[in-house]
Amino acid sequence: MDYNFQEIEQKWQAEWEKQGAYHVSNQSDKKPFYVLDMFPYPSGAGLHVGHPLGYIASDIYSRYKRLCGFNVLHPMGFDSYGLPAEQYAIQTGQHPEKTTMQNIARYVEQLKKIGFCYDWDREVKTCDPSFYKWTQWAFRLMFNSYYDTKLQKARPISELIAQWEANDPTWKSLSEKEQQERLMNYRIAYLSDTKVNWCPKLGTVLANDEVSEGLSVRGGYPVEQRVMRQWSLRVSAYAGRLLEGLDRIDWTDSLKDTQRNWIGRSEGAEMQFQIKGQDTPFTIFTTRADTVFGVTFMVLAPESEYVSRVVTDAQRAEVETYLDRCKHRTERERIADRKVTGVFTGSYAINPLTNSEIPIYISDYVLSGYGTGAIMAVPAHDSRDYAFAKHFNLPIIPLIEGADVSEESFDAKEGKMINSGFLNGLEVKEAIAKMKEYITNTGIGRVKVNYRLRDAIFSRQRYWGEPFPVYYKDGMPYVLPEDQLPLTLPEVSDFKPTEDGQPPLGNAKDWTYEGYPLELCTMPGFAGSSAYYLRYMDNHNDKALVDKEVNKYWRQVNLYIGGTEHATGHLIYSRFWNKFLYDLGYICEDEPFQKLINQGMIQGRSNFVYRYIGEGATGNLYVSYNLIDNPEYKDKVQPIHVNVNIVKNDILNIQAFRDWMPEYKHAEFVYADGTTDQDNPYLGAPAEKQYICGWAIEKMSKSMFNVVNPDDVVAQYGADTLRLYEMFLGPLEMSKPWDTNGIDGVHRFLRKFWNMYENVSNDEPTADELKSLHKLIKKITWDIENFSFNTSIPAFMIAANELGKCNKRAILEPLAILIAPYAPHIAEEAWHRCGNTTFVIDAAWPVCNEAYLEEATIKYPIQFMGKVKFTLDIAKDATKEEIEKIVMNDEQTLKQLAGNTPKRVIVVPGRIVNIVV
RNA sequence: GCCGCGGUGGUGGAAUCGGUAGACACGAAGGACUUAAAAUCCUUUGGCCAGUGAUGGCUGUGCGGGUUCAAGUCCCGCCCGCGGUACCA
Repeated sequence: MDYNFQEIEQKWQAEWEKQGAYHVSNQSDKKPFYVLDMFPYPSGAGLHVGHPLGYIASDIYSRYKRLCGFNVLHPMGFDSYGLPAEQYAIQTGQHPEKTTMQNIARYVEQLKKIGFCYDWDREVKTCDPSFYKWTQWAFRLMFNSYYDTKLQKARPISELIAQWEANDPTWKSLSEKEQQERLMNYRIAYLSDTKVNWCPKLGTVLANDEVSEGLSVRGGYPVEQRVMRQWSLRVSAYAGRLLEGLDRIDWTDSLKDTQRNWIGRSEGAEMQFQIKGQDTPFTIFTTRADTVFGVTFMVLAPESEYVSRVVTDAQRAEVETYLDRCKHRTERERIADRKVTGVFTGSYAINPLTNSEIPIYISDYVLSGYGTGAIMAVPAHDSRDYAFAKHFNLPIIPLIEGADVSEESFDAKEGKMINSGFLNGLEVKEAIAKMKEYITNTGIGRVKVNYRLRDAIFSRQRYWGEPFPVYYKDGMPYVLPEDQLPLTLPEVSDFKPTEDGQPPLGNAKDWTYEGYPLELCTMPGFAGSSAYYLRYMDNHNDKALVDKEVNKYWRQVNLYIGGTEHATGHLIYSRFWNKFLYDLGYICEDEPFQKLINQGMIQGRSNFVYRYIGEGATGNLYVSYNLIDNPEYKDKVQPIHVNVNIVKNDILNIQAFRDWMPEYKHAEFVYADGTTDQDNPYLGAPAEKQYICGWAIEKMSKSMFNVVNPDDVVAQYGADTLRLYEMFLGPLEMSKPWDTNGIDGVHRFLRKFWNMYENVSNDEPTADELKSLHKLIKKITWDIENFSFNTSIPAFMIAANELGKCNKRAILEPLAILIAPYAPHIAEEAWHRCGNTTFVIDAAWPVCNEAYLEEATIKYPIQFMGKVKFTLDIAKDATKEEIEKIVMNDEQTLKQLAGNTPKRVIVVPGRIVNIVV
């Protein structure tokens, strides 16, 4: 009987739905396990084969855990607010909600076809008011909270007010507006004038992680710096905890490193420098306190508040010209053009150790947002200061013995100090410590830890996002009462900004609360994705984000699978958001994602045809790839992307190519053998009569005609083949091109597998058959637990080969269970064919039964490359020499040396290969 | 520049604790079946050398060293590729 995958898959998908097979309850005696995929943004293009890669992996793991007897939460939802839907709305006038809902429907349909075991009852959409009620709720909570630096956690701001009421007489004397202004400096969600990344083309501000090399990540438009009044989240308060928390979670080293880098902890010192002729000093930050003796000038960031204090009248005009220039440079220009620029302020500072007078400059190589926006420059030991000193002819004093600073600075933190007073002779590291001690004792400065992580800018001047639950009274923001949530997104007459430059919500009618104007900005994309994993636990609850008892049951995401591109965005924000909710007692775990796996990207594999453009070219002749380096065609062909769906194993379907686009209707070909016969059949043509396409690995995109739709693969091969094949492509974490060249092999295997279940018998299995099965059980269990899904498929193939025509129930039943996580449809049908009328969702993974495995391995010792592994006893206290002796001797000696403590020794005939001591 | 990851046949990739490198699949070649093709099945397939043959020998995991009875795997020094980040003092 043929393997009719379409029939099987439709049948079981319908059956699962009918039975509610994947419905997950919050009440269960079973142990909980939470497996989560990063939810997608539903784009208009639909899913391509790259998207399901991580979903398949998490689905395998979920199904495995379920088979092992866990209650597995495995939900899916949609990150459905975002720029593309809005851009589309501006272009077409279609409401973003409409297109978003259409896209979601399409995504759901595509996902269901692949046979995922999601509990669709728990689906969430970030643009749904019942969902964003809780996004607004959290924002409101952040507005009403502050970060207590002593307790190192968030507390209700009412506690701070109570403290001031009790201890701070000035508090009561302040007007309400003044009180609100003071509180704004403490709120975790706060409004302030901030230097922001403004993208004129997108008409909105962007967070730091949404900008890369001076261009917007979405769209690639230039970004400039601008000061605007914006909402921000005080993420920086959590920098220390975000860093330290990484040590307690099971993420890959590379991802942790990316986050550590982004958080950017650096230990240094803040130091005060007096300004000549002024009373108040200014403060700088340095990690090289040891180099104070070599400071020959100071530099301020152009935006530094110190600037106005130190500019002399004589220099004012020049400074203002420079500041004006800095203001108009975009981030990108600044990065691209690294020429040394700067201007002298006219003032001098006093080096607190040498008492010498040093000039104060302004330069944009100093950043206002980091440290204090002011530095002490040590040209001998910092390459940037060096370049500046050379440009302005400032003195360079070497501080480390043997350092040659005539051509470049010596930046390494090693060597012995010279020219440094009481530090002379010390190693750099000792000198840093000694100087820190000195400045602390003398009060010149203090030890300080600085973080690179900035507060997250939370306003977006866009329409398609969560409205802020905020209204303005007397120019100050207030949050809506909790019972007024959700504040639903209003209809607008136009999705573009208003005539006078207000965000699109300015076009909404009656956008007020009790007569007060409501906030016109909306929240950024990461708002909705920062706590969605908590909402899945209890998505129908309208009293709380998640019920406390329910949260206590599921606790946190045990396994999170998604791409690395969220390392410095979503994965920072949601950790912050989670810690905040944890501080206030709403949830019970302070890290959201216990284990995280990054799946690689699937790139496109483009195909090309080569149009002949040499002498006498008609523009209609295409040369086979194998010939393009021949002298007659070399440099006379032009590669053209061809739709990969009309190419199979790099062989062009000629008829389909001619039908593809009108311009190819009369295409003629030079085939692999160099001939140009006209009526050449595509399939079945001998190899030399085919047209071979070239290929390249590129991003999967419509314009390169290399997008492969999973629906097409499912229609042609079935969901089980797609699932198996995506896993078979290579290790999960690795990026790899989509290449259908091997898919037939996997499909063939499934057909073979299917045939084993033709006539299931009750015969007793042979020892060899049991051995094959147990080897497989061990292998598949190891693979799944170690996320090594790609190596399971060969194991299945080998077992199927070894089992041959074995049709015994005792083998086939466990075999169906083993393959169920990977290929659930065929497994269900196979299980059914073994005589089990319904699939046993809770069937124990055979390996869970330790005794079963133990017995099996004793009875049929697992072989190693065809040779038996000996298990022998060796004395626990055997010395290295004795062991070496054993190594040199034969198996017989080994047996004689056997003692009381069992230790494993692996033997290859005539040679011992491994001793476990 | 800095940080992280990787480099294995014609291709994707195996090798899980340092233990017979190249599993499995694709592709290719040959064969069976067939009027023919598709499908299916069987054999061969890292390179070089010897042999009619079964087989044997040498070589081989980016390059150069080292540790070890044993190295794709560990250590040191390079080269190349990918990803992240970038005036962060």
